[in-house]
Amino acid sequence: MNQTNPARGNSTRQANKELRKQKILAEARDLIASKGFEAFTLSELATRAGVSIPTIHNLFGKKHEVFEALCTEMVVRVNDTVSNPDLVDPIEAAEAFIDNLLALYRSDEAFYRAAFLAGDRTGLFEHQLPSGIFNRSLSIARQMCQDAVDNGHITESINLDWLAEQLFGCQRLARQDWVNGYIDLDRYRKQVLIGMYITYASVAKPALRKRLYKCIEGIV
Amino acid sequence: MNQTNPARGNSTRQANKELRKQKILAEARDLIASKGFEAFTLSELATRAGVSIPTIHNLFGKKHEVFEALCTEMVVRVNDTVSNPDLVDPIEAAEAFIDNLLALYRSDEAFYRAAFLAGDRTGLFEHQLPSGIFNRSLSIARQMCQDAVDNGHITESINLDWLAEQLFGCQRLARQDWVNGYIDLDRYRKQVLIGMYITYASVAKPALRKRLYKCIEGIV
DNA sequence: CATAAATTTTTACCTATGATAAAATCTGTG
DNA sequence: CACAGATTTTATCATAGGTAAAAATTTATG
Repeated sequence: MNQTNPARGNSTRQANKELRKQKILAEARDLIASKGFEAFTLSELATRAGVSIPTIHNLFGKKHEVFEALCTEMVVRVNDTVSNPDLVDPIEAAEAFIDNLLALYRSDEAFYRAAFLAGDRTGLFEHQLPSGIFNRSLSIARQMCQDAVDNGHITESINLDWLAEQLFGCQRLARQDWVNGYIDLDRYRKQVLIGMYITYASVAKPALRKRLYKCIEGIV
Repeated sequence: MNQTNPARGNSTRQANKELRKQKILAEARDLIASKGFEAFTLSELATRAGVSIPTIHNLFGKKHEVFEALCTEMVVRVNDTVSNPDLVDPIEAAEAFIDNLLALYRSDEAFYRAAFLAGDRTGLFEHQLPSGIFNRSLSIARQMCQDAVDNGHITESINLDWLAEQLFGCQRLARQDWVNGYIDLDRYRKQVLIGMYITYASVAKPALRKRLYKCIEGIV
């Protein structure tokens, strides 16, 4: 047998490995959701997952990389959820967008908060990763602006890229406040909507602007 | 001598104690500015300040409280700097406000970044501390809105409290981006100004709105 | 100046965390 | 079942924050 003997029974092993990773990741998800980012330690994770610490290191690498896996999972879910509402009316579009997003967060609030926190703290959302969550959301906002122009609701007095950034900025700030525990999801919604309405109002044609004012007044 | 003998030479001691605290705080300021928040350890601080770790604990308490002292110092300086520009024109007021603030940050950028980071990370700016930096800035924004109304530049179509919050929000978000290292101070300025102009434009009377559009276009 | 009384600093030590190397164990196939 | 290869574990580090008790220093007074 002078041949190299690669990977005897490897496919099964790989499958099992993936299962163990998923098990650990699921526990990590629960742990960070219930105890928070600060209390997330490898030793507790190991205990919960019924493995030892080096096993986690073996499967994921550094602690940092467990967070990465966690955030990746989260980002995938967010990306699957968030999409251009594609409604003719900008007000309806804004509401649909935020309600869609908030429904996801509400489905497992503790987890999403913790995952965003972990991502922020460890610099995972850093810079402008071209394929990141940042740019995807921004491009949706950009599309919403374009739709509003195309449907004759707003003017192009302001560069649409900046308008989109502002629109998206409202959402980012509110999310920060929520992630840091300053506000709850209801307030999140309110804050985002007011911000988006104000932004739209800056370039709205008279009819829309009038409606926006009314909407802002109506939000309690 | 059956009398209790309280505090022999106490005032001198207290004065020296304060000097030592200031010395440690100054080193802490340098350390966090040069190495960043993550690398800020008690052992390095102790070495730099020429004392031992327990000395720091004795003078400040937990590590957390060293941050508090640091942030308090920072907040005091910011509060001394930031004030209502009190200019008739809203555009000039916005510019004066942000340039004033940025001049302070520029004077010791690494320190301010680190102090804000430390404050955020350790929850020092948490909630709505009535006397905190948050509410002071917000009330200045509120006053700027009122001035703009009084001088006939904007309408009251939107509740001024919400408008102020939006104005202040632009600043908060840009600051976050700067603190987290996503943008530099030049971009900070640009981002805040565009945000504030858009916000003003949502309620501006025609003359001001026209000028705001032009300003936004002019920012490179 | 020497002393007493106090505080301040230090030495020594503890616990917890992230991390790793090498030994022991398990796994699936032939 | 026996073996090759991957996986888990045992043992062990290094470093961090934190604390108690001993040692050193400081200060006003006789």
